[in-house]
Amino acid sequence: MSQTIRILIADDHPVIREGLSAMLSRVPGFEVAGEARDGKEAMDMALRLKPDIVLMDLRMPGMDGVEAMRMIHLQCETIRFIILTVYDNDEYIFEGIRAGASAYLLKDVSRETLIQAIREVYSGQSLLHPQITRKLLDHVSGGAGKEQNSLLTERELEILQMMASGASNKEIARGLSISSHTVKTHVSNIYQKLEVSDRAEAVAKALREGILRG
Amino acid sequence: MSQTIRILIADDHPVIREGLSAMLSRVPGFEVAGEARDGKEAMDMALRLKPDIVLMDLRMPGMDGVEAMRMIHLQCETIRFIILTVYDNDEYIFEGIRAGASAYLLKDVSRETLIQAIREVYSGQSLLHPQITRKLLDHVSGGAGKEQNSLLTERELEILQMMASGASNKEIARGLSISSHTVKTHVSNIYQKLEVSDRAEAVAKALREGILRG
DNA sequence: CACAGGATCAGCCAAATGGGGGATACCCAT
DNA sequence: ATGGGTATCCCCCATTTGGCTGATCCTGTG
Repeated sequence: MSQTIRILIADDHPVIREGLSAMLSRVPGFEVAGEARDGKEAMDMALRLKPDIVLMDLRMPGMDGVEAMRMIHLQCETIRFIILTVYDNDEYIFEGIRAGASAYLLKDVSRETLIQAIREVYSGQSLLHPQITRKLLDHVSGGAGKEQNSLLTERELEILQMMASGASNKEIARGLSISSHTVKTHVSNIYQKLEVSDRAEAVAKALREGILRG
Repeated sequence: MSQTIRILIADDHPVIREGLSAMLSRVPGFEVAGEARDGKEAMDMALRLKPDIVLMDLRMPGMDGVEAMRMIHLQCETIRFIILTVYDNDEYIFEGIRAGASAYLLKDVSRETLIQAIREVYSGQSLLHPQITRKLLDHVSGGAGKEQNSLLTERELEILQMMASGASNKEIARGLSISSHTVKTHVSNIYQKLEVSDRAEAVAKALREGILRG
């Protein structure tokens, strides 16, 4: 119990990274084993340094947090993950949890909560941010009879992004060298998955939920 | 020169706030005078504690950073502001600079840069994040012959917001008790001001630039 | 192998959109 | 008071969109 908890911080924002580092390294019993700036670096460092806990941001350049967690988890099952991010959309949450995160915290948690969370995860527990817990419950109960939580496909994302740039179906078709019928099909599927009914709302939802890069 | 620089941190994210605090308070010659969670608190604390520098996040619940800076600046001209944010859109930049910020940094700056920036602002200099500097130059040169930076009107914002919720022109008209012809006119004006040509792109641009609350 | 899911294509049709005109009324500032 | 900006209203019309139904091909997985 009185063993030192070794922590790896993975976040692409230097300020947050170093801030966390400064904050956590002052906590008795905590040791910051390293700081990674992206998913790739997080993976390399995790496997090399074997920290007890990885504090992982989800959205990072190159390999993202979820991908990094999957890779690390494949090669080392003892490392536990705490997702610490500003994104609270469903896609990320379920992906993160499926990828093996032990905790999902939003960046509005207090210092105390974070420290407590690290201790709990270290001792084998799991925990979710209150907001996240509710989303999970909502999803489990409401999502039983329904479907989705399934991401948009690559193609759909591609098309959604072009929609956000003001492209018409015809323009998208030309751009992707497919027929505009196909584009319409994809667009309709996007609407279904996002539960919206026109492109403006689709783009708005995608941007707000972080599905599309802001 | 060897005087202590007193800093007030204003950011709505506890982790960032306390991370910055932990980080900066370890720097010799720096002292964290306080931490504010929103614009209102920042204003109160700034006027009470009279820090040398306020590290200010822009997007905060309630009173935002720009508003807070304006209020503080009105009552105390000696306090200098460093905007430290993740938003790099034009609206924010110019608003922030107009409100009297001495520096505009994005959260991907390194610890060293931030510390250096604080020192420079303390000694009376101003500085901008490299990305921001370019935006400014682009704007000054490109914006000479053109116009805009003038926001949308209240009415237009209202309508834009409804568009983002998937409302059709007819629905907007019903919602605002005006004719759909009028809505069309407003929508067209929005397109002109935002330099876009359909609602999806308008919504995307508005969200990305922070014109619409994300 | 069979089946699910993704990507592709097709036709039909009502509804909405966006651009082109132009118009009135109000308020505020020069 | 003349003008600019805002909000409101109107017509016309081509283009686009979105919903519906249905189909083929490929790939991965049980």
